[in-house]
This record gives sequence, structure tokens and C-alpha cells, in this order.
Amino acid sequence: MGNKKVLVQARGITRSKERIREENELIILIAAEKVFAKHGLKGSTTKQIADMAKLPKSNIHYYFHTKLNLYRCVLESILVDWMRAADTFNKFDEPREALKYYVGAKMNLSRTRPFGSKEWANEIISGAPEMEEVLSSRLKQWVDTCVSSINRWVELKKIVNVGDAHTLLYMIWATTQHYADFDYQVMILNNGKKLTDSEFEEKKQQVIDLVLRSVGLNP
Amino acid sequence: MGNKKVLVQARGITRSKERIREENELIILIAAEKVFAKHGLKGSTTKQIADMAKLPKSNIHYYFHTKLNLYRCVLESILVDWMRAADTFNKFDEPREALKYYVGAKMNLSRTRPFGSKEWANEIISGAPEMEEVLSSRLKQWVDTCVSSINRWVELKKIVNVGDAHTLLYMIWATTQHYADFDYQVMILNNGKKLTDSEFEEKKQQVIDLVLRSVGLNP
DNA sequence: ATATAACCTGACCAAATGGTCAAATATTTT
DNA sequence: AAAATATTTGACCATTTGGTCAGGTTATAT
Repeated sequence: MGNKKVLVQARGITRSKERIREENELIILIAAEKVFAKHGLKGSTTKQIADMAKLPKSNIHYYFHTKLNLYRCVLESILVDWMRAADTFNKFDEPREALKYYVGAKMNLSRTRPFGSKEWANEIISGAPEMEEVLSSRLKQWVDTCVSSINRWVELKKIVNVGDAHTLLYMIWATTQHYADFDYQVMILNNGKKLTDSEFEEKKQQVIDLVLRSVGLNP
Repeated sequence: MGNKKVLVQARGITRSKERIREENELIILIAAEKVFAKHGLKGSTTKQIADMAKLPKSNIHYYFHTKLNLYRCVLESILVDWMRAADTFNKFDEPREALKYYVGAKMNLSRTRPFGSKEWANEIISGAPEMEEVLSSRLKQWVDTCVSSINRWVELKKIVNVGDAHTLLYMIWATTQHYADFDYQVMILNNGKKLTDSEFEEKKQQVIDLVLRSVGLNP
């Protein structure tokens, strides 16, 4: 027991191998997300990422081997968050609730993880060379169920006929992600000041209201 | 007069210096717009642009000197189109007409000049390093007048109170530009097929209707 | 304690990059 | 026709790039 305590104390000073890997991988992923968000895959350099992570360049290669692999890992980690937000859409039967919580969740993601949204935007803009599979399988599938829900709401006269349900989904995606991807433009048009938390909460509610009214629901 | 005719015929075979410059600058601008749209400023290479334009790399530098200067020229040429579309917003007193034609004009731009929209998106996502001036002067000014119009409509009870008028503008921008910037994703979710002209016209009308309803107007 | 395995990193490399330049060609002016 | 001006482009260059690797350090298993 005495020995164990000494060991535990030692762990406080020297990090275990497992923790070292965990911590460094996270540091690198966070740094990479910022750099890739700003310059895309081709425009980002491993040196930039290394500097951002405050690690030598070789260290980045040690943990992630290639730039492309690191890029994919970051995209994958973003997808996890996005899918969680996507789940909220199908948790409610009533369109008012579903739309309200989904739009809210997407707005929150834009606020908490803007770099992820930007990297994703970059990837799609450049033709989704790395995410094509994910888009045409996982995303397609999720979208299909959403479209079904929306069409059912239309049939039940719960919302107005929006024509193609995709159009509504795209509006929600585009509008919510705008606050991440174009945050710099939003800032400039907010007199050069970043949106405060309460300003953002106001915007979130306004976006929810716009979306609800757009399908004929009274907020 | 006989001499002149000979000259004119000669021009048919050999191009005048003026035309040569005009034509080559245009060829390069079009090629650059595509490449920059896909990879951003840093991620694009002058060789890629040269290959796309089917000209030697030195020729690109002969006409535009540096990559950065070429990038700025493309952005500037996009801005001309955008400002023209923006004008439609203030041409109508009635919100129904103003919104309908503005949204329509923006949708058309997304269809006819998707690369321009993408390059602009890239520029904003990466922090607008080259377009900061334009944003905080020309764009800010235009937005301010739009916001006034919208607020007046609210006061006159012509549309519902949307809170901050910027929120509505952002929704319009984001939704319409989505069809340019994210066209690849739209294609994948359209069963891998590009939207046909008539499909696009349907989407355009649906977007217009969504926007009108979002401010309480019956399409 | 010592062997083994994982972590770390400066030095290095081939390829790609933005850009220059001189020499060749084509057009315009005189 | 010849001088002046503009266009064209292959060869070239310094710098940056993604990536490797040997040899060192640190933690862990025996």
C-alpha cells in the first residue's frame, strides 16, 4: 500500500504512456481543426498545425502519420457531434417541438464548435473528396428519414406544403451554420463586435421563429 | 479603303494586341475562379490555374503579376455581380415584391456563378483577410439600408416583427448561397444527379415561399 | 535492475511552390 | 522596312512543403 502511494505520486509528476498519447492526440486534433477550418486541406501545412499545437512537426507525424489522415480524423470527430444534434430531430412527433429543438441544437453547435463547421464547409465546397462515402451513406439515410417525417406532417396538415422537404432542411442547415462559417462577416456587420452570449440566444430564438413561421406554424 | 479591308481581314487571322490582352485576362480570370473556389487562396497553385487556362504558368504572371493580385481581381469581379443582385432589394416598396425578386436574383446567381460564390465563401471562412475593407464599408452600408427597409415594414405592420432584421438577411443569404457553395452535397442528396433547370426553378419558388411565410406573408 | 517498448525531435530529403528573366516571336508605329 | 512595343514561354531559383529517420529520452514489464 505504501508502494502504491509512491507510484500514484510518481504518476502525478510523470505521465503514463496512455495519458501521454490521449493528451497529445487531443491537443493535435484541436490545433488541426482550427488550421484546417481556416485554410482547408491543401492550404494548411503541418508546420502551422505543429506551431498551433506547440509541438515539433515530427510529433504530429508520429501520432497521425500523414496530413490527410489527420484531416480525416478531425472530420470524423466533428461528425460525431453533428450526428448527436441530428438525433434530436426524430425525438419529437410534433413538428413544432422537433424543429425547435433541432434548430436550437444546430445553433448551439455553431456557437460551440465553429471550427468544425468551417472545416466541414471547406470539405463540401471543395467537392467532398474525403467525405463522399459518409455523405452518400450515413447522411443520405438520415436525410431520407427526415424527409419522411416532414412529408407526414404535411399530409397530416400539421405544417403547410413546402414542396420538396429537402428545401426546408437546406434552409435550416444553411441558416444555422451561417453563424459558424461566416462568423467573421456576422461580427463585422455587428459593428465589429463578436456576438455576446445573450445576443446569440436572441438570434437563436429569432431563427427558430423564422423557421416555424416558414412552415406555417405560429411560434 | 482597299488597304483598310486588307487590314480587317488580317485582323481576322492575327489578333490585335488589345484583343489578346482582353481575351487572355478573361480566360485566366475564369480559370482562376474555378481553382480558387475549390482550394482557396493558399490551397490553389498558379500551375493549377495555368493548366486550367491552358496557358503556360509564366503567362499567368505576365498578366496578373502575383497569385494574390489575381485572387483579388477575381473577388472584385464577383462583387460586381453581387451588388447588381443586391440592388433589386431596394427597387420595391412592398416587402412581398422586394423579397421575391431579391431571393430570386440570389438564387439565379447561385445557379449561374457557383464558383464565384464558393470563392467568396472561402474568403469569409478564412477570416476575410483580403475583403475586410469591402465588407466593413460597402457591404455594411448596403446592409444598413436593408435593415431600415425591413424595420419600416415591421412598423407599418406589413410583415411580422422578426426581432433583429439581420437575422432575416442572413437566412436569405445562407439559404440561397447554399445551392452554390454546397452544390456537391445537394447533388448527392438528389440521388447523385445535378439539379435540372426545372428542378432548380421549383427550388427557387419553394425558397421564395419559405422566406415569405417566415415573415408572415402569404405567398 | 534491466530489457523492452513507446515517446520525442533535430537533421535531413525530394518534390512542389511562387516568382523571375532573358530570349524569341508577334504586332504596331514611324 | 525598321524601330519600338507587347506577348510568349522554357529555363531557372530560393523557399517551402510533406514526410523520413536515426538516435535519444522516458515509462513499463519482467
